Amino acid sequence: MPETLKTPSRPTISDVARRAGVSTATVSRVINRAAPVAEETAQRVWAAVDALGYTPSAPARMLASDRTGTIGLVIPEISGDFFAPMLRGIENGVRDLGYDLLIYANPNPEAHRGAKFPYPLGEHNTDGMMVFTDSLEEEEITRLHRIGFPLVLLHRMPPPGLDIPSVGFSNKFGARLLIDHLIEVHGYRRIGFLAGPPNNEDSHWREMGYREALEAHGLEFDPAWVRAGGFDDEVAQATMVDWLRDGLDIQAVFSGDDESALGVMVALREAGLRIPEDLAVVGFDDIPLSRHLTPPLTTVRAPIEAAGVVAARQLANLIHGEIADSLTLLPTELMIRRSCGCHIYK
Amino acid sequence: MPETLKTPSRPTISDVARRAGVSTATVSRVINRAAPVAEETAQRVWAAVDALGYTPSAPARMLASDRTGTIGLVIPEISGDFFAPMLRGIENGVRDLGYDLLIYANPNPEAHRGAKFPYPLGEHNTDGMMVFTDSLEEEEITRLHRIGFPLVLLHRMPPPGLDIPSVGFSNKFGARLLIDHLIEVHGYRRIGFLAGPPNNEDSHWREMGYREALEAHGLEFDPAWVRAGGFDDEVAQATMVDWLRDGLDIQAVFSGDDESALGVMVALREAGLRIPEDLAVVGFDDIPLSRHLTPPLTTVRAPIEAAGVVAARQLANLIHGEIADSLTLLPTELMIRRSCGCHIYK
DNA sequence: CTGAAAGCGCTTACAG
DNA sequence: CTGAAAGCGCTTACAG
Repeated sequence: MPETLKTPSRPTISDVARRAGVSTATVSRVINRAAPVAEETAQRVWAAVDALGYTPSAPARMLASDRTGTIGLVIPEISGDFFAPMLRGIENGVRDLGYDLLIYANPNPEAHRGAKFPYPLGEHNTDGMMVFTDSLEEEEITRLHRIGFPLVLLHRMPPPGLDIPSVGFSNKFGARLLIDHLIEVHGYRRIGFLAGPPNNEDSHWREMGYREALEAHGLEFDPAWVRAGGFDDEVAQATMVDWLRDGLDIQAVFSGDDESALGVMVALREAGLRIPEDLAVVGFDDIPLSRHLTPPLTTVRAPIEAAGVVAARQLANLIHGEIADSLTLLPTELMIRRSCGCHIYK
Repeated sequence: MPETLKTPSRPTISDVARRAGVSTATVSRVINRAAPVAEETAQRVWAAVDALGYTPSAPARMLASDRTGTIGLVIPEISGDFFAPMLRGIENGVRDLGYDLLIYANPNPEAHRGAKFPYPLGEHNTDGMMVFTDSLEEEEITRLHRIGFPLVLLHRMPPPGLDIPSVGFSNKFGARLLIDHLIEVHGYRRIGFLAGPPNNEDSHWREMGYREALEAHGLEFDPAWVRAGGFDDEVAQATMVDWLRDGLDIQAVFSGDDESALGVMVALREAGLRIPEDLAVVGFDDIPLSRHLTPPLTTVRAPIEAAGVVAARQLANLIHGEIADSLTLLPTELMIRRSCGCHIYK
């Protein structure tokens, strides 16, 4: 057995060049198909690549070419049923465009204040970044935008005055359709709303759609009908337990997302109330589980995954110096099932 | 307004050095706290860093220091309730150890056969990689291991003969406890099993635990009692529909994971069967939803997130040249609820 | 405690 | 179609 080498250091482009009897420039051209190379020369290069098991060093490439080939994603945390489809869309979108995906889950954006090199993701290691909701401080978003760094926002608007492309879906329109249905088809007049986390823009627009529908039908809006759902099943469940104790005087509740609707349903069931007879329940997002609930949940289908794909595409445009759309709102769709009171079979 | 610069190119370490009146070596030492530097000098350097808005180029650092500071993760696809907690654990673990996370969702490992530079993740852009189940071809795992590249496997064993650290949890033991409970407490003698995807090792060991329990109690094992659940609610639902049509002659079914148990419950409910009176149902994983089902699902709690953290830690050990454990099996825990036939309130 | 200089492994005008 | 050479922005012995 031969002496063990400390670092069996990887072959470099020079090793390949030497073995193929060409210059490193030629090897580079062959590998990157960056310029015409004689067929016979190219073959010798590939043969050398195979023989040595050569893989180009990414850092060296990045340094020499001034592009990382990497897109960054900042998210607040990895949880909930929203997360998997969104990440799937982003990863597919990014990959199809030839980029790698570097992700950073930033549970506490404020903690980065005043740190020396605040973020693990930025202009130093990516060609552009996607920022989900409020996972990155406005200060940092502004700084990056000012230095001309490509940025796309997901499910949030840019800070005032900055033209940064934003991708989401039509929350307000979807909510409007949903509440219109409750009012027009079922005749409910007292409808509650379970809001998502404070500052969540998806929740904000859903609430706007809800209010708009009430107003359009001349129904009074009672602030007491809006409570915290947190886009979370446990938060929503606790809220409904309280609400029931306080005396629940509504006919239907629009739970801000399907996950919180789940908590609502648990709370109602445990209180011995029937859905939709005693209280109709509707949600938003149409997660896979929703059609399997008892009763199946009436909700709004949100193109979560598609939004991720589109965001990746917009970002690639920006990186390539092309124009990107300031605002992309993907359409949402009403999914009528049983929990609103409809008698749909299957 | 001043002339717009094409590329407002970022400040470099030389710019900082010039402004602070020191050498680039000193700037590097200050920034990396790599060597003692006079307090007064350091202050001048930091002041220059702030004034210029300097952030060190990651590629240049990587090239010069021969480390990327990045850990790679290869997964087959982003879906299911298993995914979010696993990724959360990995991201937290990786981040706490000072690394970035590069992820690659590889839906079709075989497609990479014979490609020139097969994988977007590898020794060229990461210091080490975590490989989940069968997301990477054995050939590639073997190649990476042979060149001494740090690797940790998640929820799978290494290819024969290779000593690559593997992290998972005790599927067999958990399943054994679960089935023992069904037999000893409830007296079921005919128990079915809904297997996960072919080649899924978690599923394999769960099945082994199931069989071991039958055998230990002198119960016959009937191959017809094992059907495909796919770790997927729709697959499991379809399977149960078929099984009911064929004539279901079991008293309890162990659905390979909680997601498939969900499909089982839907199928039974739609067939008008009661759980657990007509058929007991148990699962594995204890996803958040499970305790909210009707009836609440008896299952085995799997430390999915913790396994991710541990895997990151093992990989860091390997990268730092320290020893890593060949096999880490985190403990699982029986969660008795109602779907097995127990009368647990709350 | 500090600096001059080599070197990391590529890409890319420039020249031929 | 091909090569010699500069340069990307850092880190790190080496010397003092």
